[in-house]
Amino acid sequence: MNDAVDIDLARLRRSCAQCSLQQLCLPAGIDADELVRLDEIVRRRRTLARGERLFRIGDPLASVFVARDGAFKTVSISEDGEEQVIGFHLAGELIGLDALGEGAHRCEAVALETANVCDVPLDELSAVAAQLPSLQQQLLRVIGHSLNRDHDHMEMLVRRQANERIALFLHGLGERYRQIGQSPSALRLPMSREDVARFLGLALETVSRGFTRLQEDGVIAVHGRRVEILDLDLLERLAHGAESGDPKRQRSAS
Amino acid sequence: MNDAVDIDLARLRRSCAQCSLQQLCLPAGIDADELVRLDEIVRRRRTLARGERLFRIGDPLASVFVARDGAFKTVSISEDGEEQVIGFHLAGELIGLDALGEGAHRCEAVALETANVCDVPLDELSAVAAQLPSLQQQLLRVIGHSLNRDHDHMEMLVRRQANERIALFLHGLGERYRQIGQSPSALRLPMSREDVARFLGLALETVSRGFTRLQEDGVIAVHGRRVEILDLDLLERLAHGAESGDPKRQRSAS
DNA sequence: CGTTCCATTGAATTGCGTCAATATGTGTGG
DNA sequence: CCACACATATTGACGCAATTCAATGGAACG
Repeated sequence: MNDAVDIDLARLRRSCAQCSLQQLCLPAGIDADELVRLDEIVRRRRTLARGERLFRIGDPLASVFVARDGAFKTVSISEDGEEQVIGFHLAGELIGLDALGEGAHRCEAVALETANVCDVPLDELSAVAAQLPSLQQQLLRVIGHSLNRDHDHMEMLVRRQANERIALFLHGLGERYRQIGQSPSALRLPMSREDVARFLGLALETVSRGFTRLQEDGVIAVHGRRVEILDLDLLERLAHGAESGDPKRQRSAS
Repeated sequence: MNDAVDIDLARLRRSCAQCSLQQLCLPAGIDADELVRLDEIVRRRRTLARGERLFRIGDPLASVFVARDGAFKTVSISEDGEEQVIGFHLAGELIGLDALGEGAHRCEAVALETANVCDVPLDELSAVAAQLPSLQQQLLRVIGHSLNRDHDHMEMLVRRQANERIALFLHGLGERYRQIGQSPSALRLPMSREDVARFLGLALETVSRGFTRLQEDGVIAVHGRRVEILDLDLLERLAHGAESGDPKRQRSAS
């Protein structure tokens, strides 16, 4: 008898208005009735299992995606068949912008764990954005954040020592978890050491050794993919080039 | 007496409709009367001398810029004061997107030689784009190209040998020059070896040695900042991981 | 309880960074 | 036009950080 009610409830629960990511995702800064219009085009939502692909290299650009939960990696394949990890995508982050330039994807997006995504048809999004300046602005802002993450990534890769990159990686990941309301210090890494290595431009053994070293210095505690940040201050200093030769750092903030 | 005519001519010559970059820049795919509207907001054009900055870190985002000629680098400054070269920008390429995320620039844009730029106020651009779907689409495409260049850059930095990166860099630069109608093989590098090094994540001595090596192998001819690509095929193969131990490569395309 | 995948640890090699000297080029003023 | 100084580029020698190869350890799965 209350089928209709059930459907409405289910529908509502999955709407942008109810989404925990509202303030991070496209709806940010949009008022209630505008939200309805955005919500109408964000109908399709998909669940992906670990290892499933959201899109593949060469797929034409149809939609951009927003991770609701779970995590993705985007990888490009070099001519010798090696995977390069271009980026990791957590909840609230846009996926699929790599096809904006040519209209076809240059990367594949792989779910690192069970994940939900919103599928946002790009042409409809553009149409609505054209009528809602605040949405257009927010779209550019979200694209900008994606650009910023790429730049952070490049800065990691350019002339930083292995241990610095690893510290920077863990610290940045913690920050991103904080933003989506999860613990910034008790991390469960959704990606393998190999993924981390291919992201940081290191050999996987080097990543492993880096984790061990950080643990020995009391900065983090590692249990497989569970990483706890014990000394955020020190982690930050290591990320910014301080050499760790001694568990007790003398140069405190004066 | 013909002052008015002179001004109109000068004005016209600098308009988007007359610009040699038309098909690469924002106007691509826009029809004539739409072009007029775009042209109206792209009034300010600036000339910068070598070393001048288009914007600095922290500057609020007001405009995006398009290089008309000349070249720029965008650099970020790490906490220890070192410059990181985030990207190089040739004619037709958008500069200033780094501020989209936070509304303030994270990089500085430095002219590598005397350069002209179009200054496009972003709020006016958004307003016009909202009314011209083709312009909005083109804006996204140009942003996408910028993203693609960043990804190419990252792929250079991740687990590639020094010589590979250098070959890839030269090859990519040639391609970009080709796109703007210049010779793809007779290059005059607008940037110093140090800039190249900070872009590729190498020591400047390593870059120098790489150039020398490529010259010894007959791939390029180097005269200071003049670089001529002699064997494009081989350069490409070196860029994709082929080891150069011998000037004569035996493994040809079967 | 075994099999498979993933992570850690060790030992040997090497590519690249660092330091240092020299060479080449570029712009300035005499 | 040359001489000078200064910036930029090349080349050499050496050491070390990170890769590679290889083996072991541990967790997750059926």
